[in-house]
Amino acid sequence: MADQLTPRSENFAEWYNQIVQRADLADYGAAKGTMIIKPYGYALWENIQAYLDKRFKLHDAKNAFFPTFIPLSYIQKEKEHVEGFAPNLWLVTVGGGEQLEEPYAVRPTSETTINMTVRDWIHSYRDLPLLLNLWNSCFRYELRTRLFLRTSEFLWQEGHTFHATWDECNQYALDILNDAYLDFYTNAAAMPSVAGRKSEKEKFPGADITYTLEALMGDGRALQSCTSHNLGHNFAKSFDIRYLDRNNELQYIASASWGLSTRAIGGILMTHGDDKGLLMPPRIAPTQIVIVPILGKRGDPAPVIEAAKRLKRDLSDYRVEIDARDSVTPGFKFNDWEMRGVPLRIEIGPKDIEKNQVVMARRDTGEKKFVPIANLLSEAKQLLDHIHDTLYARAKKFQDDNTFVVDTYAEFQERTAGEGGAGFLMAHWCGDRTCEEAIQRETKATIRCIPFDQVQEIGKCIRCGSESEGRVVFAKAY
RNA sequence: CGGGGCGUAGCGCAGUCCGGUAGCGCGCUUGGUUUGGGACCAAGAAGUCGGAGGUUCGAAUCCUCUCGCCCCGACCA
Repeated sequence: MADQLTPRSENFAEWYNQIVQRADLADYGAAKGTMIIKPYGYALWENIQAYLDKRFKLHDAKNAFFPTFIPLSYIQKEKEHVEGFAPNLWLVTVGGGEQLEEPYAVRPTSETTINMTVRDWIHSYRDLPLLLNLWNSCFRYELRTRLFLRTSEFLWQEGHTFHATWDECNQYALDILNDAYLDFYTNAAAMPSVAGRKSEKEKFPGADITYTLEALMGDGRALQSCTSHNLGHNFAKSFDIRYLDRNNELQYIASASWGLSTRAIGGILMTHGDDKGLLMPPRIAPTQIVIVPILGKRGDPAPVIEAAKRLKRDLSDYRVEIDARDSVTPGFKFNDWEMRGVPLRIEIGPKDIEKNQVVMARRDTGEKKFVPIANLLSEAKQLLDHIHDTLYARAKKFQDDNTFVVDTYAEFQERTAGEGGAGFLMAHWCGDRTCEEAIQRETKATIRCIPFDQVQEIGKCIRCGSESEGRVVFAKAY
């Protein structure tokens, strides 16, 4: 009997650490805070990439690559930006054994180097919009790390787009949030979220507006699942990026940046996993279907393996794996693949071959049924779709059940007391930063976002009692 | 950066108090019996005890220094 996984309810953090390593998603790198993404974890990332890349391209963004090393002086050009990233910056001070004249920052994000470059690419309104996206890694010094959620180097995409007007820029930032990120989380990752904008305190350093999707994890903590920033004219002014408009007048461009990181993987794990292990959302699961051949008593294994291979061929629309290991029993394989979160399992043994059928088992409900081989493909498609829908509905119900309307600070403090997450707390806030900071200090909860679907209602700020026009989403966050 | 914990075989650990030639479980290899929900038997392979210095006839164990990682808090995607 293999070691049992720590139950989620008992110790969520421990459950998470165990599952990431046991399912062979990732491991710790040699340098502190770094992460080795193993093939199974990387396959998930590749599926995420493929889904998003297609959506970015539908919005005409083009992929490019920019250098990892950024002259420190670039980083220092935008005031809020440098202040925001200073604590997390890695610096390269030696090259080839020689002290460098000017240290290089190892990119914490590429706004500065992109802006320094595209100022030479943009001269006319005819050069706009300029829509770039980078798939790369970035580096932020971290003291306290967790695989996928916070590491010193992580993978992500960073989109950088340049527009003629603030409004067009803003619309693009919103389009990416909705048509790429929200679409991905809803239709691929089966993760519900709350869309909105960040408070002044929480927004990206150097942005006019930061848009976000906030998801609720299984322990009641919120996870910022992606961000899309309208940087307005801030970087244009710091980097002097101007173009001649139709009236032959110089105008500052407006820019946006938008990103989603391997943190999304952490979100997927923490949203869908259970005490048996992971539960991969079917559309991006590295392995969507696993076939476990059952080798009968003293029988010849060859016909069963052959039958399994035929099934795999018939299911070529999907990512299918045959587990033909002869060193472990079928029971072990069932538990193993359930731990790895493969959404659909097919069992085939001698008895099934006689009857022209297979057994299909759902990872989400545990339900098993016999399926005639004639219906294999249609049944698999239907089940995978159902699993996706079930995962989404389950997570949505969890989010709804853990969203609380809070009207008094006493209740707010009660709900945020203790170690665990507090769910989403819908509370009135006056809009003042000092109140926001006091609430964080006193309860560890932060404003996750001001939701787009905020209901206009007059109320009193949860902390100071001043007038408020609507509720915002508070939570303890990752 | 503060507090705590841990470095002994691939993984998880015991051994450290009280010094005496390195041990257990899992995994791995080989052979055999098994196989529809975490199989069993037998035989094997595998460790500079995180590193450096010291004490000692003798150090995983005692002393000094050091390095690393994990967990918990403040900051962040």
